[in-house]
Amino acid sequence: MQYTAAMARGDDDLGIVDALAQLSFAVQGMLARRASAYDLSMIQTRLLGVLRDREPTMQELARLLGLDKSSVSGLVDRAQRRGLVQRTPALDDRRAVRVKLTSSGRRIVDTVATRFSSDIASVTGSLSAPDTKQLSRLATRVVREYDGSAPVTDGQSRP
Amino acid sequence: MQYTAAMARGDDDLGIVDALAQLSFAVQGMLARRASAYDLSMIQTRLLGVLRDREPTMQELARLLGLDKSSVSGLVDRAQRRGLVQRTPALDDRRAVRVKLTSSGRRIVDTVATRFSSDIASVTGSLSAPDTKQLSRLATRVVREYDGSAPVTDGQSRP
DNA sequence: GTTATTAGTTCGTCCCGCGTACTAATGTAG
DNA sequence: CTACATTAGTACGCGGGACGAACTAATAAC
Repeated sequence: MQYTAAMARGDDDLGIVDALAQLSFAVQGMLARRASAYDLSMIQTRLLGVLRDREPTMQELARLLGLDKSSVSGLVDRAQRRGLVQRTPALDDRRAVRVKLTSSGRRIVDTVATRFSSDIASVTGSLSAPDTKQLSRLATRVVREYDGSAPVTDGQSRP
Repeated sequence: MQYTAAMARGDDDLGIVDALAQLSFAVQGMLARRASAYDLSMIQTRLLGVLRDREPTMQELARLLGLDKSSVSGLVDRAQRRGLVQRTPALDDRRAVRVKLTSSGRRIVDTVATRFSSDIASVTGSLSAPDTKQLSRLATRVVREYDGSAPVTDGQSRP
């Protein structure tokens, strides 16, 4: 018999493990839902998100997304086929290409980001302003702790 | 130039949107990492997790995971091939099957859950006990708000 | 008792990720 | 300057994963 922790807790608290786990699924679900309005998968959305303020080479993109470079080839292929990104030759290295958003891609990622923000606002709307601030701060501290201890992560996780 | 909100904020606060988004990626990353030790994808892990305290039919499983029933067929096929779950005929309905964990599947999902819990503990370790409690409570409230507002795509009209 | 609905599977199609093998350009000896 | 290694990117095969459409079998509804 387990779940003793849950039984010792009020129903207004899932416990830190389940609360964070379920919250992560909820947040990802909101983002996925907004992206799916444009037929964007999660990884396509992350790609566009990363490109909002960068024009990386395929190599850098692979590192930013935590993927193999061969995976990025196909990913960019499909995004390019849909007119969301474009490849341009790198100026200084004739082997390399730079990937950048098209205007259509930028418009879409901006829209998805805006709608996602309003989802977050909506779902935190029942919290008081100080509570929201507190949640934001605590979440930030956890993220920082994670970034500080986890080796392979990028930093730009959101579209 | 954007990001004015970030500039108006201290560096110890990403803002509620980015904080929750990045937190969700961090949490999912921890879970994915623990699961990958057993060559489990995220969806396979969710499958095992759902089965910890249930023996649903394929139909119910599809609803629980938010997948099409045809997707669940393949998912369970692969899990069964690896000896993680088994199909048993439902007692009351000869069309239906019930899916349950094998002992091997249970052992694995329990281990993954335990390790994931310790990851969460580690990453919230720098928070004081009251702060952790507060984070847990706030996250729970947000999750409840989400569950309460998110329509589960059913759209099925009852005649 | 015929018809409609429901539970599951199968199949074709696409996306996604990896590893391997390949080409082309750049670096590094000597 | 010529070899050789390294780096950037692509191509291809494989398997997992998700969907919708078409199908069988059992149940429910008329």
